[in-house]
Amino acid sequence: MKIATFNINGIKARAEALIDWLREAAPDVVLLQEIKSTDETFPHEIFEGLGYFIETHGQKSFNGVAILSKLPLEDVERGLPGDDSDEQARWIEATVVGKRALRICGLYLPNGNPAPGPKYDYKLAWMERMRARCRELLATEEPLIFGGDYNVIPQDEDAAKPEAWREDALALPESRAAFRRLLNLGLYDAFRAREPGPGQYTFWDYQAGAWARNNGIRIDHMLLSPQAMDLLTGVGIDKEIRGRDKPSDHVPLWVEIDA
DNA sequence: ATGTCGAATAGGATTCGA
Repeated sequence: MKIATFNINGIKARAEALIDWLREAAPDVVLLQEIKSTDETFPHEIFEGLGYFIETHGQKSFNGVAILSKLPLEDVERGLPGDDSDEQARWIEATVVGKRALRICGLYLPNGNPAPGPKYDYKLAWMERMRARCRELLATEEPLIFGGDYNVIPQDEDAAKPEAWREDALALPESRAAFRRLLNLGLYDAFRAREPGPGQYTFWDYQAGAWARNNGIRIDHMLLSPQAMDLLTGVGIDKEIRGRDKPSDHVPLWVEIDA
């Protein structure tokens, strides 16, 4: 089963590019971030026509996550537990049953800039809530996948110009420590486990010719539970689509799971 | 000196968020 994550930066602006990529890459499950639409305005028909079931957790203008799946999505949960006052749509979970059941969580972790400040406080608090949810799910000892835009550059080798990110919420020591705390629960950065070494990016800013200069960062991640890692057979970043017309600033990251 | 983009509001340029 091929499971991908892709921050599309607006479903309306990206529908055509997304359709092209879905046809080529043929993922079984896709975690989408920044749909920037409500559940009502998401263009369900287009993707149903391509053979996907769809579950969304949207909001107007900003954020919003969704799951597309060729297999039925069961036990869908929307929103990250732990703060009833949080109105930002950044978390969705569902179970997909292939050869065996996988619990799949799609997430759009807060950017956090400018740091310090309230947005950075929200990011760190959100990461702590995510940790609590990960811990709960890990107790099930089932295969789990936490995929999405983490807005965290885990290590210097995950940026072309690490010095440019020193004061940025994506790379500050507290952000990296919070990401490490997720790993320390017993989760694995599936891409990094299979592809050690620098120069592997999932995001290139629209500004300052970042793509042309390969000034990228690796901020989209798939964290897997031990039981999911046992089933991992491949990983990849579909970098090439960043060079197409009207691209997102992110590209898809995928894992292949024997499930 | 963000060399940019998407969405909302408003009915075109501006603001926000990234």
